[in-house]
Amino acid sequence: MSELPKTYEPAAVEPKWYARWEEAGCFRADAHSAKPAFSIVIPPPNITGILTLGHVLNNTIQDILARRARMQGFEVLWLPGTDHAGVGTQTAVEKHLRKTENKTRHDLGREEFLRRVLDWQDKHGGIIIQQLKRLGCSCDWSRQRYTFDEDYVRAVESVFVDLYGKGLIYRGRRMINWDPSAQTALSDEEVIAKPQKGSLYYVRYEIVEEPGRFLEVATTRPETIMADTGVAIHPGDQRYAGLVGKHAWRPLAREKIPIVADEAIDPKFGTGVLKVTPAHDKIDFEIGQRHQLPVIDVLHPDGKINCPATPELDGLDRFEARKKAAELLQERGLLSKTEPHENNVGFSQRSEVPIEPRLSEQWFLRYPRTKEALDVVRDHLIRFFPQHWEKVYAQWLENIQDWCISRQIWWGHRIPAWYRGDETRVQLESPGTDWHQDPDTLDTWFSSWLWAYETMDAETRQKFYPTSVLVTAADIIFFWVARMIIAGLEFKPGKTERLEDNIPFRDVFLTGLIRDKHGVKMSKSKGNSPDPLDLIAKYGADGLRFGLMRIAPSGQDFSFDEKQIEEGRNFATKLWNAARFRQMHGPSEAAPRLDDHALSIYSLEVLARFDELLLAIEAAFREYKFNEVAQRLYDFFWSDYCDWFIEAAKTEIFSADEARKKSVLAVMDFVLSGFLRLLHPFMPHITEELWSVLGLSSGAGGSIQFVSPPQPALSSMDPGMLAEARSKVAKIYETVEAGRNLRASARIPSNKKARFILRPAPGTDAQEVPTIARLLNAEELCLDPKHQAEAGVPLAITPLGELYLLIEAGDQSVERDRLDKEIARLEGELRTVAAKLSNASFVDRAPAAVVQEHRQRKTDFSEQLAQLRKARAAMD
RNA sequence: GCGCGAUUAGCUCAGUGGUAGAGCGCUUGCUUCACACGCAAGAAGUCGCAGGUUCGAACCCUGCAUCGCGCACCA
Repeated sequence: MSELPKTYEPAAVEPKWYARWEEAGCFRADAHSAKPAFSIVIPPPNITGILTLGHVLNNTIQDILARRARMQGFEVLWLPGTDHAGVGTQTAVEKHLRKTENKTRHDLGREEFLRRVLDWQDKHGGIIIQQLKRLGCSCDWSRQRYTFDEDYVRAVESVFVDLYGKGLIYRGRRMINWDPSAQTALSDEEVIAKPQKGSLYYVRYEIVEEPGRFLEVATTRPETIMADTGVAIHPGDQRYAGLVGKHAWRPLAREKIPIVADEAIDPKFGTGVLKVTPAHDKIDFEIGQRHQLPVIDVLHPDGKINCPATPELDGLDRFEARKKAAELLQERGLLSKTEPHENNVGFSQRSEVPIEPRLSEQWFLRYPRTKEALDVVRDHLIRFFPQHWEKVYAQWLENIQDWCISRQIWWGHRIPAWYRGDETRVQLESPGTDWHQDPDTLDTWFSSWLWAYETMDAETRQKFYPTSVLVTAADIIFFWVARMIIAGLEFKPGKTERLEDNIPFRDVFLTGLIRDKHGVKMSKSKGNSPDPLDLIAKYGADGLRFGLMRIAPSGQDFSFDEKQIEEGRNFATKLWNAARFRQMHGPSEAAPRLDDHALSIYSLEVLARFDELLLAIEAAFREYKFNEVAQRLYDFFWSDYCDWFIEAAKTEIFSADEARKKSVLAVMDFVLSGFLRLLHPFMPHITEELWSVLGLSSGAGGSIQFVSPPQPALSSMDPGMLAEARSKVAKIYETVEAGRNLRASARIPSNKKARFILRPAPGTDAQEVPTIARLLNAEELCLDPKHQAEAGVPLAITPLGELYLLIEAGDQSVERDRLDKEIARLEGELRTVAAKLSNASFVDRAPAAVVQEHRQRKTDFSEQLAQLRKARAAMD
């Protein structure tokens, strides 16, 4: 056993252990194991991404669950992998191309561009995997998968063919969300509504049949007037009675357009007149359909105006065109007014530009199994943590729309559809040389939704599917969680046909988002996210993990503060030093034996608290309350174990009584051994290091990773005896705190020993005096039943009796003030409790135990008060 | 408009019916033989507001306010 260095050095220790674990194959899952299965699939990070704090949160939680399950004797599969991230990766490469070569993907052509994406992937791919390893993630890397693995690609395509065959996938010309920046269609989920301050333009449309009479239309988009193919009013709107069937002059690209009546018009908005622009608005499109209005598209795919008939606007960007159109109308006297107006505009989640509703030929999926997907969550075959997400999930499923799955980007899974003239075939292989494949690719999520099972071969699936739990951020509940559930129910990868064998996971733990100090959501683009690797360098992976776990409330958003990570590091140091202290007093026992009858009351106390800890964290784990588990571990170790138990135990550790010393060291080892095991899932490296250095492993050189969790120590102890011991300890600790308070009030410096006299209450055990004296840092603690204190000697009324602090007689005003304050406090307490007891309703209706407790407190307060008043009176 | 969260000490968060908690920060004292990334003591809170239920409410109910999120609407 080597002696521990004075401070813990994570930078050296952590990589050492990770390498050993990997070498020893500790993380490998065996599909043939007889142990019960526990499995998690990682939410695959982007192949070219880098680690964010969000990943740290997410993956630390998964690692905790995986490591805990290993210790509990499960065969654990934590299946890692990466996602090709279609739009994200393509955008990154395009940006790079523009910067370095000033070229677009179209300049290169599809084939060359994809080659460049692969170059990019080779250069940046896998960085995040290394970073996850540095964090300590115990994934089975031998099973690492990628959404672009050959057989995964095949599976995605096969699913497309299958769903097409079932009539669930279809191709159609419909209104979709168009991203003019990425120049692709998007799903509804990829569009984020943001309120925008803009203007409402009141434009005058002259009535063809009644020259000189105008209809006023309120619009936010004057740049699309050229695409108007009608003007609509509500059928019941008296202001415009008689106009239906007549025509209006379109004020730009002047043309006659019909005036129609439609129920969809809100007479209260603007002037109650709507310009119908079927090509550029979903509602307008529907109105146009109802009235057989033509569709005129005046936008290029990149968002520039396509309208040679209005040369002033043609070729302008849509936002410039908006201003220009307003000017043109103004010049022609057709703009009566402009009002400020705030409305919601849909933005592309990825490129952060306003999307354009656009009529386009795309592939769609009619979601199958939506009712079953609702049922499995409502009936808790799948449980959400926190539970309230069930409602959000249900709301989405109940209003579900068909999913636009085709994308006009190049980096992604090709759509297995083939065309020849008017013919279409959907199949994996090309039907022949004269057929050409659909140029589009699939939405990235159309591959991710198979992740829970398509990452597993048949054997693995047999053992590990459905997975035990999914850990992910709540913002992809629709994108990914819901769709995976639907995929599981539709494709039935399970052992049997039963629902519970086919759902992709049993529990879903949804983490909150990490915000910065100012409450702003962290993101790479905002630059408010610290680099986790920097944090690991400063505080160690264990410090980062523990610090984050301790502050991240279950499923709630929370603010990040580096201070909290520092605390994680400090905790590691505390643990290190406690172990170091233990090591100074001889080698530890791998299997420490506790002799119930020889245990000191302090030992019983710490063991009892340890047993309570076991129960508390067990309960917290069941609810995925990682912050509570972490906090309990922290409090137990720092306060119960170090501050109280070790300090009290020093009496015996430094005593000449070998038997008692041995007993207390065994308790130290017992608790330390159990505690390291409890902590291991949170702080895997330092616990493994200490486990090894202290020699706590019973097997030769065994890792802590597969050791069973600790069991309660005192389960066979007589409860009465235990309660008595604990009551003694409680009194002693309370007395110690009172004595320390006396010291501080009397301004005795911490490095000065103090002298105390205790006039003991009946039953006070003289045997405990040395320990009490030690905890008080007292030179002397005298037990004197007949002690008569001089007036003005600092006094505390404790459960063990009257405690006097002996100091040189000096200025008594400090003590007088202290006594006055204490007396006032007690009087207040006494009044409160007395008032409560004089309330007949309380005495009659409150539980007897509560009333009894109040009576006891009243008695205690009265007695203490009497003694303090006496001491105070003696000073006058 | 509908729904979901949150609101407790300067900050970050615990606390689900019976004496308001932790860490950080602050004040005071300390390099005491594990640890100054530490030890000890202390100050600091009308528990968002208003009603209600209850002997008793931070906690349960109702309403409101503020912040955040989702859905719908948005000419």
